[in-house]
Amino acid sequence: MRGMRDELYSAVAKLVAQAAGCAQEEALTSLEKPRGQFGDVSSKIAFEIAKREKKNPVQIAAGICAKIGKHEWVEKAAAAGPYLNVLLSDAFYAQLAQGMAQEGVAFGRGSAKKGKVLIEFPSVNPNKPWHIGHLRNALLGDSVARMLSFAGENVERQDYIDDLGLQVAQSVYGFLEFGEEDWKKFDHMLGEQYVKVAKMVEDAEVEEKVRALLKELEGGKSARCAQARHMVERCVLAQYETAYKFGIFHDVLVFESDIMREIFSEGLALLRTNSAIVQEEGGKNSRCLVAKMQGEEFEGMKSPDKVLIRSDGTATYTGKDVIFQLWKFGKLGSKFKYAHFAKQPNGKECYKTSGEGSEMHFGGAQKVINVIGMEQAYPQKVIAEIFRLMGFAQEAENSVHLSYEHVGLAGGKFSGREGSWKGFTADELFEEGERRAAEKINGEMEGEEKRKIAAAVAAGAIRFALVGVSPQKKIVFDWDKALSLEGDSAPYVMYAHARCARILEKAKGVAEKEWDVANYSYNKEEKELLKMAMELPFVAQKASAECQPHVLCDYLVGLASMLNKFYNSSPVLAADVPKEARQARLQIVKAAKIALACGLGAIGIEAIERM
RNA sequence: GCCCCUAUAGUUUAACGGAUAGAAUGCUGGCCUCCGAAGCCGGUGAUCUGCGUUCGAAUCGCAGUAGGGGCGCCA
Repeated sequence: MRGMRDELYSAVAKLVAQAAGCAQEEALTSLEKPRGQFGDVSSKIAFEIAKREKKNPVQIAAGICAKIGKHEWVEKAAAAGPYLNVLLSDAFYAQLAQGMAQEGVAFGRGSAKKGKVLIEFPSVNPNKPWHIGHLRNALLGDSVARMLSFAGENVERQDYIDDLGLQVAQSVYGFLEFGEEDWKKFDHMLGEQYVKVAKMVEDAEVEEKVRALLKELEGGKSARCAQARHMVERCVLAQYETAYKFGIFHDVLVFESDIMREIFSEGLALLRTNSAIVQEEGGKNSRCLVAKMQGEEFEGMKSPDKVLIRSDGTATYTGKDVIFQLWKFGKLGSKFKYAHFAKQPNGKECYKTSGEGSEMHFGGAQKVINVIGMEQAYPQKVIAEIFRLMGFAQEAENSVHLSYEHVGLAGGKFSGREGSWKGFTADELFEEGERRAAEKINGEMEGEEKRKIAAAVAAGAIRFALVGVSPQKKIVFDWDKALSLEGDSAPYVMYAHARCARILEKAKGVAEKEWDVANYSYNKEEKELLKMAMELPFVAQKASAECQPHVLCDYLVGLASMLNKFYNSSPVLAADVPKEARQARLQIVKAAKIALACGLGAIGIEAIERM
């Protein structure tokens, strides 16, 4: 779909190219949406030409301006210093409004792309409830996945479940010891038990038992293995109940135990064929399989070599990760078997790797995005580097570490062991959000409708608070900021959307075909709103290409702000509004509503009709 | 020792090397006999320091300062 923005820009580029005597390509890249009140489209082509011909850009701009040809969309062109500013005509806005009001849910969507993008998140240990920090990862992953889908990519959402780690072994030990305790949710119960066990393992005797249990779990054969797997799956199901409240979904879970059973040995054999991956026979990494990192970036490090297989024959995280990444890119012949895991509220089935089941289409992607904390930058880099050493340069290039900073508490960090997550779980945050939203909801609403709206507002507000800022910024958790219902927030955008919905609802008497008006003279707010709405496809494309949901959030706040300004300055249904203005404005409201709804949908915030 | 991230109004933040650094919040003064005030309009107030590159720097380079993280056979 080619939006009006593209059409406009290429039309203007043509005019500029003809007037300036340059390539249309160059004219197009010189165009931008100016910030302030400098016209509607501006070109900085004069700078380029001035550089090339060593002349004064101001004069060049004036010269180009004088030669700009006529176009029905262009009201006039004006030179402001070295800039060339184009003002758009009412004819353009009329066509824009008409075109946009006819758009549907697909407005701004990219055309279907070939290949597959795999995104993994949030890979939380299956022995505790998600806290706010986990939620940032999950919402970032989900938002990026949605943006990529919106941009036309074929996206596969994976979650990696570490069912063989020391943490999980401790939890299994605790669960077998304490049994099923009385808690509202299974993950919360395990989290509590884990805090207890973490204290108990300070006793050497208990620690010994946990070690033995871990070894047993890795063996994968005993009855306790099945019990452990069952506990882990129940925990993930409980965690996902939380995820669903926030609109976070997955396609497939990959369990570490299945990685070890199904693909590990083939992956290891493949690694061993590479000359940079060596079996050390002396030195501090004696008897380990080591990836020898070389190149400038690794110079000066205390120890650039990365152990993949320990001297006792077990694999390190990085070792497993490289092999898993090989599988993600379809480099291994070994296949997982899959079974049903859960039916999600979005209607989609979520699968899991399993000892029993059937082969499916998962994996084998052209691009892999791993949503992992900043602190793991080095091991992620090592994985990409090993890919390069193996001759998978393209795959190394397409291995994206989508890194983010953690959410902290004013007093310090979250610790599963110490239980500092208590009081800050995703569930508690959501409940508090619902409570605050419900307080503000329009008095006419009751019961189920009210509950649904409060949930949508809470989920939107929290998502916005966690993905609305650059992932590289640390967040110090604050209840009021995370649950803000006004200003820079999802509810602000949702409110603008609900306003549009109400206007259109009340205007049902006016048939849509009457909205088109000839020779209407658009006011400033109407123009600004339409221009901004037109930008959605462009912004969504940019945000998804850069994996930056905050770019889209920022845009949506701007668009909502324009709608509110328009709303305040340009009444639609008031008695004294001339018929023609009412019709034109209804069309604008429809256009704005579509852009708001599509933009919100692209990052996973529900565009509700009332609130 | 080496590497990575961060530094913008009191606070939280945005800004493909481009025009007057944009918002939010706070404080402050206005706007509902209402198309929804979860809103709108006005006032207040910011690029860590120095040097450089450039017609032009919050943005790029170098050198600092401050905070965080990493360079484990840990997880």
